[in-house]
Amino acid sequence: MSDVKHALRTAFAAATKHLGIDPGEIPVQEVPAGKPGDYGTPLAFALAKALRKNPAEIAASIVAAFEPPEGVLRAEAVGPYINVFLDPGAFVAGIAAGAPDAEPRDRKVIVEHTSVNPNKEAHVGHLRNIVLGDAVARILRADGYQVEVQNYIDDTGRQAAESLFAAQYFAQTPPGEDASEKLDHWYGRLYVQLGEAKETDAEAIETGVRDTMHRLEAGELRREVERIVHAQLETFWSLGAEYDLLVWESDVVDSGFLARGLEVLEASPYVSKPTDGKYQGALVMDVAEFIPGLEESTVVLVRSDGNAVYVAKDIGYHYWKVGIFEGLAYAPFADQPTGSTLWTSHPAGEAHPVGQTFAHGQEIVNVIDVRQSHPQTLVRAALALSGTPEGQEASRNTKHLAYEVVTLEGQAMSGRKGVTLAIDHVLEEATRRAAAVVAEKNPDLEDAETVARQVGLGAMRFAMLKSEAKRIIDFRWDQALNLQGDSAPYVQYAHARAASILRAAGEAGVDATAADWATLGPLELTVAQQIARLPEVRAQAARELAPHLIAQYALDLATAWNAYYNHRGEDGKPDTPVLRAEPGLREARLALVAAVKRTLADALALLGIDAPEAM
RNA sequence: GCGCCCGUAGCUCAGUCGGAUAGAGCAGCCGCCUCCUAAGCGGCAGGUCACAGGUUCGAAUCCUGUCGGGCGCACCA
Repeated sequence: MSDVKHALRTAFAAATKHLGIDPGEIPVQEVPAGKPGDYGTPLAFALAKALRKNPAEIAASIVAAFEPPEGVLRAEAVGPYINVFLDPGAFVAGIAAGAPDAEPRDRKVIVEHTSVNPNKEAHVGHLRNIVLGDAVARILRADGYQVEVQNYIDDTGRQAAESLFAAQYFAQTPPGEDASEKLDHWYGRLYVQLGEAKETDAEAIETGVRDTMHRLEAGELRREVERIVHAQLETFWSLGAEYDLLVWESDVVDSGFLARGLEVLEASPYVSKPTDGKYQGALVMDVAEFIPGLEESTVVLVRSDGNAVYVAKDIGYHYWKVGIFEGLAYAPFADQPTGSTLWTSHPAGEAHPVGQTFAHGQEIVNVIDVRQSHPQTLVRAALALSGTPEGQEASRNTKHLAYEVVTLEGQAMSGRKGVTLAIDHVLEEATRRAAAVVAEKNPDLEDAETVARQVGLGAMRFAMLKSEAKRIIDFRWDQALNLQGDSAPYVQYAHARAASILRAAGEAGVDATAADWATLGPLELTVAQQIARLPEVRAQAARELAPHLIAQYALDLATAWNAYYNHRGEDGKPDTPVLRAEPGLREARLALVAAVKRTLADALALLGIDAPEAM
């Protein structure tokens, strides 16, 4: 909510007082193009019933009592709507001064994302998870939260075991650091081959995989899994994602989180160990009160053979995340591209390196695909059943950001069958395509390689973020790597244009200090109104965990700016030059351009997309 | 069978928690660089907002039902 909108709410409320009725929350919105005024409210509709008068009459009487706040010229009743006219100069001057950062919240959010099985290269299905999680983390941080990002490593699962056993089965030696094929790709290939070999040698393979799972649980293969994780991290980093902590499933189990979580749950009246019937010998939880409408509300936590199911581990992990118990130890794992240290849970680590706990999240965001909705609900139910006040609170504050799958040219992807598209390949191709366009459009560009990477990666990230998470994305090369239209390059180009003007202004020695704001008009105002929206859009995106709102906003602002840039007067000639404008007007427009550039860059940054100075 | 999600232009999607003539991009057609980057801009054409009821001054948006599509519901992970 911009300051002006806020001031208008107050002013409308005051102007409504004489009617003797509480209008409640007053909506203030941008006036549609073609209607008189700049901001307006449909407030009169809401009052019409109680006052038993027609809305237009009410609007007129509110207008009569309206005292314009600073920067607002006057109000006018447009039928039942009450619209106000802004002073363009004052408004743009306010925008040029910049928007304040969000208030720090002193509230910690743990965002869990990526969590790719450590047995193969990441593909475009994972790409959506990584980019979505990374964008949400950035947005929450910008909205004032303290954010920590965790990446869960399922190192005791079947998939890791299959890949590691495949090397043994095919008597292959994993490549070293300097090999031409990345280690994660290498294992991914063998993983698929093992799947094929199962058709003829199922029993031997099953025995080998089981044996490997035991070795994984015993920690014997940790070093090799770490090498795979390092290889995967190269991909994640190249996308611009970084993490605070890796949490290994084996460490979660070794730290006793599974056992302690079950202990907590056993005290709950909803958890029992039936001595007869279908669930004899198992530990089960009744979730009927938490998930209404289930035919079968009994969930098994520990099988009658004594083995815990997967969700039980996840429950233990979440009890730790929200601070019901402690116990992980940590060690540094890697230095990340921007210089931050990535930590990992580790059996031989220390409890509180640099005073960090990595737990005690007051809000939990789990970026996991929609097919995991059921187990996620079980985790939330288990938090509520913990019998602790933290658990109750945590259950409410744990959010599952459920995103839909990515299909490949209409086909479901399958890591098992090798029907995938590796992120590394897509990024390479995206950069190649961007480089070709750069070479064509701007052959003299310095740092063409860097720009090509920024544009190619930007296009990829934007393609994953511009629609709602619940929308299925069908990955198609020409759409995902689109460099025009509704895309990151469109926004980046708008930014580069603004940068270009500011660069030329700097060379000409023009700066914004001599601005004559009174020379500005409705064209500048329209752009400035778009700029003013970012803080409220950002707040909404944070509230709803919806990066697509930022992407759509960035497109809107770029469109408004491009339209302004290309605007022509009635004579058909450009009428919005900046540097060629009269002194005073020139400086005022320049200040607007600076605000456009800054805001475009800010919006892109929330999506993890770089804004090149030239392209 | 039960639960969740989706159905808006030929295609891919927005649609400001119920408001003003339903907006973009791609595809099609027509224009715009003696002017700060044409990866751009302007225009034309294209929609019974799946369907039927209901609530409301007002519904793409809320409620109910129907149809169509996707996903989930194991002592799997």
